[in-house]
Amino acid sequence: MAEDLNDRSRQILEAIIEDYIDSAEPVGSRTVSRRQGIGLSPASIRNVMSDLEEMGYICAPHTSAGRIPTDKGYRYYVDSLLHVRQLNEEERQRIALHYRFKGLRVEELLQESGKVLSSISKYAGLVLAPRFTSTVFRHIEFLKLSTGRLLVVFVSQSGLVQNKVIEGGEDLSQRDLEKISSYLNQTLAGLTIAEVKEKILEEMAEEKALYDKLMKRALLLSGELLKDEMGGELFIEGTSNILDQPEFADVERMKRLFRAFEQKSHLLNLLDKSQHAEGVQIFIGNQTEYSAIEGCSLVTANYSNRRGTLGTLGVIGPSRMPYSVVIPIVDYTARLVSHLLENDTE
Amino acid sequence: MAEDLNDRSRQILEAIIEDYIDSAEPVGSRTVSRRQGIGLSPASIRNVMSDLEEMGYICAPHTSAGRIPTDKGYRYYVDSLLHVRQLNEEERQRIALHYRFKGLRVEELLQESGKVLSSISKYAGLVLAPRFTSTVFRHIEFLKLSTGRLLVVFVSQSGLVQNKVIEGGEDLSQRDLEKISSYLNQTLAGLTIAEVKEKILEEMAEEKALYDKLMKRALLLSGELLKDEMGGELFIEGTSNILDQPEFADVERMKRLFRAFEQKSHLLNLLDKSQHAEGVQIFIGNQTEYSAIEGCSLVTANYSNRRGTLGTLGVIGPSRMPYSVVIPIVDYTARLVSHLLENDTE
DNA sequence: GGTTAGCACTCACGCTGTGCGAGTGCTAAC
DNA sequence: GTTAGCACTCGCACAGCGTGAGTGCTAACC
Repeated sequence: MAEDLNDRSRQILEAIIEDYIDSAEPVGSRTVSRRQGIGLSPASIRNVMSDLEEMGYICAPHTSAGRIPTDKGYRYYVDSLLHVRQLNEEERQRIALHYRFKGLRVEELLQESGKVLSSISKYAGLVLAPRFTSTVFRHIEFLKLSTGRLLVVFVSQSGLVQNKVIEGGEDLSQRDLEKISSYLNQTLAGLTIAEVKEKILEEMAEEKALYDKLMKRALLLSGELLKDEMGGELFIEGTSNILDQPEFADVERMKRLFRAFEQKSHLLNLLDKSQHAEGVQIFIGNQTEYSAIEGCSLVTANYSNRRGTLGTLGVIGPSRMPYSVVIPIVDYTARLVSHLLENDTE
Repeated sequence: MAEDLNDRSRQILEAIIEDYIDSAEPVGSRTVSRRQGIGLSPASIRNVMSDLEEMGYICAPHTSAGRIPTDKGYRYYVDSLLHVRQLNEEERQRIALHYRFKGLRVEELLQESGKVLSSISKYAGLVLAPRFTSTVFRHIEFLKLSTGRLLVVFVSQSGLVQNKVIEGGEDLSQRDLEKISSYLNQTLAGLTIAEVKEKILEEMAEEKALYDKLMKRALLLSGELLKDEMGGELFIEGTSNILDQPEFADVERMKRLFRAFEQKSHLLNLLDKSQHAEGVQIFIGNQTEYSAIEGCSLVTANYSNRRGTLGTLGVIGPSRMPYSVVIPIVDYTARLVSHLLENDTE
């Protein structure tokens, strides 16, 4: 990894990768030598290519074919060779246009973002909805369902609505529930869910609320509610775009990928990893140790509000992806979403 | 269509279709003659097959291949030849098992149903969530978002939560909104959304609420809210199952299908059509005049509560589908979902 | 010593011809 | 009306072959 390449090798590796990104065909020494700015004969280039192959940056699918980049090659390219160009005004407009409709619910906003990402990048768009714990408490409502089950509706400051059913609210009347709601609404307003959790545990420990059976009940209920993780839904949009990629002519491979899209859990894990990182993250192929997305790469970025990271969005496509285009798209979209959610929150 | 077949033709058509459903290979006269219960030589069968082809029930993909059913053939089979067998206890259990978890939200229940349908049938499962108008009003809540936008949260009797953002609540304080909520909650409890609509229009016409500025405002808001159709979300689960079908080795065809899954609108239309029908409905291939699902069939059934149809669920797969198995699965699942939602509503 | 022309070699790919087998339609005999 | 027989069709798998792209190696060149 740490081994570094001389100028010529870098230039040739770059040429190979960029050509391959364009053509999806193995690229040979002739093709590289014809390229602008490389004043070398095919034979010399062959020598360099041979070195690059030995070092694992490129490989030949078979003896008499050109070379294609390996995951390691892409990694090097992305880390050291890539010039990310900025989006021009027109491109920004094209993205922003998708958000022109007012009155979008947060869920719709996120889903729309997935569509934007997929339609602009021509790959599949991913959007991980905010983990509930990172949102700010706004409102809670308890409703009794007939069979002794309790429907709880949460609303976050940004207008994200989540609901959940819990068992065992039998002995509470709707009136009691209203009291509990309004108590919680007053006490918890403006805290993040993480803080809410803390506060509830605290109060429960102090048993300070014991004097009032109802308030005690309220705490118990809230504790129950926050027990397991909520939210963190993953939207995947534009999966059919991926079908246009020549690398997925292989049906087996496509099946694996689509199963991964359906399962979501592994992708969720992957996106979760990038939650704590800054800026645009790039996962390449098998380096993720997740075989279903072999040959694929993820480009992700977090969106956030003043309080910190809310969620992650990005693009998944073949590793042979024009990173210099996709990266600024993901970056800009993440900023835009952050901005839109910020505005909501006031 | 109305033309009827004699006993022998029917028997042979049935044999061809059932064989083809099993094998996915064109079936020839020899194969049919070997079949139990048909005491005829290949030659005689060829004669009948020739007739069937002329009538459009079967066709030959090329000269020297066996015959495969046409859409018309499947239609006849489904309408006149099919013996639907009932599920045995074990199969019912296998479906019911998926619903054993308590505390499912309605959305989860519906999504789970899609998964059940897909995993049991090995095709893709479809679930159309209740149209909001067919649900019973339970609760409404207005929350002011910072930028003069209003978040409205609806809850239906069965615990289905929907939310929406509307513009133009600038001049109302949160206190006003609470009053409006509680007014609406009292007035509208127990009505279906359709009835709510009616009632609101009625009251607006009478201008009976005019004496109270707030109540007038409440009506206006509700009118705004109900203006456009909400709900009716379509869940599609297990799409990757379809990739296992030999008919989708053709990548082009698969692309079309997956694009249809993504668009949803056409499928939505199709399912909507079956909303008003009783029992299990079967749409076959191109008879739906929707080319993306050429070669596919839908088996659907409505789920409902005491008040009537709520939504539709079903399975989409290749027309070459074991209808005798899929139909009872869809039927039973629809009943089960109806039952589960009924229980909620009390 | 780096660079390059030349050359032998490899191998995927597309084309063609061939044999096989499945299946058909027709005809004539039962 | 049924069926055995037969000639015919056609998709498919397979083998053989030429082509072209690309390689690695070597020896000459600057």
